[in-house]
Amino acid sequence: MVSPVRLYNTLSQSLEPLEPLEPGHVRIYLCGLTTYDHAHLGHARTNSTFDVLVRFLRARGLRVTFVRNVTDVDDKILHRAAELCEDPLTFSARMAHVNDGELKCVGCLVPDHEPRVSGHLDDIVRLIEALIARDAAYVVDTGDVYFAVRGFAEYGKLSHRNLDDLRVGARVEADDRKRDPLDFALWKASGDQTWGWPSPWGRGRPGWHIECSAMAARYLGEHFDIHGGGMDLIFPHHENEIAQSEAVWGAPFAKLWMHAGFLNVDTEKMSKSLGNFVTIRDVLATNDPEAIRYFFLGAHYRGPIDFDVERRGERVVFPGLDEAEARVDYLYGACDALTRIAGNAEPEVSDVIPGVASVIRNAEARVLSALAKDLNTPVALAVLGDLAKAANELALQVGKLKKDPKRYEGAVRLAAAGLEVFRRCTTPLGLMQVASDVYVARTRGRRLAQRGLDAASIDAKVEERTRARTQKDFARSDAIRAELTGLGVELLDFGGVTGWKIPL
RNA sequence: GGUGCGGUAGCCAAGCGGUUAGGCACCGGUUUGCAAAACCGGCACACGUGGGUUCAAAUCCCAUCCGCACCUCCA
Repeated sequence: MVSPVRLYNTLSQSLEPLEPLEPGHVRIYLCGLTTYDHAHLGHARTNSTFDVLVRFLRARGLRVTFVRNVTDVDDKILHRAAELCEDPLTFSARMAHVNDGELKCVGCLVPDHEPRVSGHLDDIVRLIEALIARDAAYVVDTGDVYFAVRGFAEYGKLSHRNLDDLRVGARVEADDRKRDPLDFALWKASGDQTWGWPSPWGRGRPGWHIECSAMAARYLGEHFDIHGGGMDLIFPHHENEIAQSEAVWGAPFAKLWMHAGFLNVDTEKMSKSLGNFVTIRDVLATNDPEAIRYFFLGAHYRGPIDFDVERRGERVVFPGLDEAEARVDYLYGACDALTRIAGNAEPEVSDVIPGVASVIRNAEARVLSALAKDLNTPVALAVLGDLAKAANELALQVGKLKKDPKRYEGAVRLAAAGLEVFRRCTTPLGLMQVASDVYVARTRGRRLAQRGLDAASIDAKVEERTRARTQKDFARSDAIRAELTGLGVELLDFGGVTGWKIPL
């Protein structure tokens, strides 16, 4: 029997069993990016977290509707577009496309819906009208519309603060148009000259928070299962979403609120304002996208992750990513070993090598049960490590079984079964989604380029060494290896064949 | 001032009341012409500090120190 899925709910500050409102169908809304710049690793972490959630739930056999919005209307976009002398919507559409590619690159599935603010002005305006009609919001003479925070008794229930606490340390600017300093804009008047849309209150743009309520309701309904984002969205963004949504629809908005922890650099949060952010794109010059994902999954999603940046002379290296990438190398290597053994054999968990068979038999259940415990990805990765070790063990033993055809056949089928289990274990994690030769080719290409090496000249050296070895000229052979080692190339002698790789 | 998150062996990181996950590094071994890779074994009987509860605490309670974040836009 499978264990229930338990997830941490920011609202209740405790683990809760996932009980979809519609049995068998989980509806998830994730706050996506504001499209004015490249996605940084913090975005990658949050998105990877929710990607694992979606993949995992699907692997459990649940139907998932996953919505991730695109904030394509925002002041930052307006300013950036102005700098670039580009139309703001054209600019944000372009950046949305870039960001999509960046997230896809780190293994995130394309959401079922990616609604944009610019395509949902009607929904937004209608929602604001409904809020005004209920006296939950008010229009000021400049044409702005504010949500009246005091009218929503439960304001603060997500971030666990109350209005008075907020006021004491609040750095909110005095604004006499607002009834309460914490009231937030639903609609911002933009004047005739600047970017905006017509509305009953004049030309303007929606405030940041209202879009999510409108778009979540459009694609998931006014009440749905899981709403997520980074921890920095708890207040005020998600708090405000709850206020405006529940004020108008009168029922709980999202049932479960999940928040991913920060990615820190030198223990400080990676953020645009601190200027310490590293984009996904930056990292791709030195590391494989799978390394990024593996790196994130190595820690629980709610805790902080420290991202190290080290300068070695001219080069910038990311030690955490290097370590992760070495592990990904190891996993692909183990898979590759299985592939070579398995051929087209029918998968079967044969007990020819009991220790190996037992790891293969239990791996998937172990991964799924780890993920069921509030997405315990570190434990899931440990299972992957066990699986890889078992695969290598199998590769080591299989040769010895050759003289016993029946047992050899069993080992071959076990390898095929191992491959299948590998796939079942890595799919919910979004890891190892390409064939190992694809991975090896792309990492090798990148590492060669990084070191200014080319494969042909390495192959030539290797051939020369092989000739020396056949003539038992070990002094020459070792000299060549030392030379290559100095360049960062590692030689691997398998019987008479010599391969090479460039380790991290 | 308020509200959260975190402090686990050299490093990263699970565990959150009772059989010490895992990884990196390091040290032996198998293997190899020598290496590498792979495998086997050793690795640390660690849990910020001080009290308390309990037969039993890294895990619960109280106090306290340190780091970070949020309360303005931020994933």
